[in-house]
Amino acid sequence: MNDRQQPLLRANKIGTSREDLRVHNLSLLLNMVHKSVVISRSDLAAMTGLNRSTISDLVAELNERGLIAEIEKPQASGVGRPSHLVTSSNRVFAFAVEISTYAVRVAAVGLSGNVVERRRVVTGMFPRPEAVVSVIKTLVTDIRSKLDKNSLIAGIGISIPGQVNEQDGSVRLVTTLGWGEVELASMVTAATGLPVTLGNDGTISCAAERDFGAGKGFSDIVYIFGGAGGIGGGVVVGGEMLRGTSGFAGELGHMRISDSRVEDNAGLPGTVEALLKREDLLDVLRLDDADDEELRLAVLRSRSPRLNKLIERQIDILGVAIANCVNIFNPEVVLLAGFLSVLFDADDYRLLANARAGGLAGARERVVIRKAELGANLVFVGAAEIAFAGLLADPAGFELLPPKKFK
Amino acid sequence: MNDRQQPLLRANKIGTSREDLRVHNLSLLLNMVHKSVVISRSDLAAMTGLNRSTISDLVAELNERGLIAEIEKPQASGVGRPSHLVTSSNRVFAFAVEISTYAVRVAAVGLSGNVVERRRVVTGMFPRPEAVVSVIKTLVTDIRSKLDKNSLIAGIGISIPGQVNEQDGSVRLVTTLGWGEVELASMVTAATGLPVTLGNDGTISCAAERDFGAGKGFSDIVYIFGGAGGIGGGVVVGGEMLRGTSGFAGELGHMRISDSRVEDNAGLPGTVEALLKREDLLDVLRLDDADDEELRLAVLRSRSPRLNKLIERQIDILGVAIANCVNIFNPEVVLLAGFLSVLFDADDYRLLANARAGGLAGARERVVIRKAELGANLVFVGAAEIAFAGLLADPAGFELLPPKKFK
DNA sequence: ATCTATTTGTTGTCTAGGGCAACATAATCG
DNA sequence: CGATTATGTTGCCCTAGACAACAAATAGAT
Repeated sequence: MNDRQQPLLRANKIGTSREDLRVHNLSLLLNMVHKSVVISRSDLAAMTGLNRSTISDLVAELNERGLIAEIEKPQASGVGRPSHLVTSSNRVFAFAVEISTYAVRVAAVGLSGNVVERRRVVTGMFPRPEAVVSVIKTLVTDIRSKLDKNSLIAGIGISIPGQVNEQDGSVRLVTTLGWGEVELASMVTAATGLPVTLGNDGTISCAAERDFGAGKGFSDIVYIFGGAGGIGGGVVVGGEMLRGTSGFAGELGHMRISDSRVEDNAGLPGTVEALLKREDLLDVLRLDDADDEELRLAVLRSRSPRLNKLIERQIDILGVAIANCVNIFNPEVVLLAGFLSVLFDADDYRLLANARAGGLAGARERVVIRKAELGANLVFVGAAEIAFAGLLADPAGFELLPPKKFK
Repeated sequence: MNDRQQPLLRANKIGTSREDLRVHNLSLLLNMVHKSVVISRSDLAAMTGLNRSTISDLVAELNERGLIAEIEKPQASGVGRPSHLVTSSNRVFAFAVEISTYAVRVAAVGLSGNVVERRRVVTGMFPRPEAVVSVIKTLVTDIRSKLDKNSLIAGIGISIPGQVNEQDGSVRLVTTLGWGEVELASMVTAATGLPVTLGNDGTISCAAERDFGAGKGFSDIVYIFGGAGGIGGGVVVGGEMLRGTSGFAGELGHMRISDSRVEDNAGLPGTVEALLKREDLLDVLRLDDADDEELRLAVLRSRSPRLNKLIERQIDILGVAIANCVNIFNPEVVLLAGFLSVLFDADDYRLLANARAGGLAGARERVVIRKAELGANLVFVGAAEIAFAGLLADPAGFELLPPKKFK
């Protein structure tokens, strides 16, 4: 292996030729429109530094390709000719798939982040991959037939509650599903004829928060999620998702922070996930099942001594996890999602104090710790985001497909 | 605060205009030449995808600016006209400064990574910042007078064994020096008239390993360093150093992994640094002082039961730290430096087994764990690297200074 | 209502910079 | 020594963004 060429070859992807420049600028604009939902042309010019005429040209090209739309009524703010407003096209969709412990959910998500046509099928525990693919095929086909025939499909993004090799589109290990190595992307592509992108649920949710939720405007984010299946995470570094070599990065829940022998879902002892369990809260509250909002209410209402003690213990653990992340990543903001946001509400003072105590002087000073924002649609938006990624990166070269299948 | 504009404004720095394209390509080539030390024009063309004629043009511009040199005797490899070899200029230097517990070291480092004119002054424990600045001034001035008068100076890069705010060039906290908040960059600039860049020692060493050492060719690296002053680290994500919001990122030594109450140098309990001390090895070996090579020899020779036990304990701790990093970053390679490389030599089998045991299936599979390569000059090379950063990013716009001071 | 100042969109022209083809050059190979 | 091959060089082309002039659409002043 020529280890001299390796890292340098990667560099040229940034764009060396004039055509790359065009691609880059189209991508830049489409991303801005996408994330802002609506934005004026003059704002686009100001933010990119590009000339008005160039913006006109680029916007026209994106418009021709059906990726954006210009709103008729111009913006009436301040002196001067009002600027045209640009918005994401309402014709472009991606299918977002969430595979969770015992159900598969599918939705169509528009380029502007609007979620339409939600479907859900209960698969039962430990479904076979083939069964899941079949469900996905059915739901996608169904939704596809409901979409306007002028629509354009970017592809399918699938959220996996486990380890995913993003490069080859294979699932590596999902303990909660009982899956080992599964070539899921190619299976779903074969079934639907659409390009498929897989992503870890933590990474996906984090991306959604970054683009449309509590992480908007930040470029260095640590996202920690607590669900029934364990503790997941995602990290944004310099605006980009932390992926690692194969896409396994960001497993904050499996960070070992204690000498405890208690094991997490992956069999690792003393990790955040091993020590911080949603079930423990449910047990103390004598709840069989509850979503996060019910859990939040129950916690805020009850406050029995046993609960208080548990919450203190959980907050202390979460505090250590946050402090470690702060020392390692020096982020602008730490977002807490799922039942971790319940802990935040239960005693934010103790949580912040704890997180600060373990952080180094420099890094802990400016970091903001807050709850995540996006609720039920979070995973859909994030999953669509990874399906849109190719389109957003190269608006001119990415091929969109019609809603009905040809062949 | 307009949180909509924030992240988007950052995006345009990547390069939107045609001039940015030129800057980008010049930077790309200079970086390639810099890291390869010598490289042929045809390789440059192949790796960047740029046309031969464009490479000619760009190389000519870099040559005119005195940043590179073309080697006369052409490369005689294979059929066809031999390609011109390009190398970094031997006229361009940066001053590398290492501030450590009781000494200051300064060297001039060439753009090709050659270290010349080393100097060292013992400052004693807990020197005042003003004293250190004075030493730096003296040494830099001295070296400056020794350099060829055709030389060009890029600036000063300073390695700090503590927390550094890279954005404003201030030191935040260095417990081993007894420093709190120090505006070091501006002080040294005032004393020398040269632009100054500060960096954390772990980050700097990691950058050096990435560019010229054991990390060459990898784009996702975790670097862990063990020294007398504690455990430091650095992380490379997608070829770029992990910096965080203010440059505090990468403090792997202060990651808490145990319930232990033992505190590290920053007063944090149960961290890697708290549990993994070089002194402990020295104590067991009854050594007062030893550099890493002496330590390595002593460890490999002795193997007393007490030492074995200590090493096992240390390896177990290091294994947890590595596993955590693997789960969080999914790197291609983990580099161990300082006395941690001694642990690797003492029992690499146990270390690898330990690191694997704590890693998740996907991430741990392909990761390589190895010793760092660069020795005595490591910090110099890395410190020079941060001084060269501006030049490498914008070869045409960065102003180089003559060796002698004018005024 | 009308005029002015201000901001934005549009149009045509300019230009920088990378691509390309043709040719020159310098090596290896038969 | 010619054929082949890879590379450097030269001149021309083309694309994409900059720029200037003008048109359009608003707010505010009179």
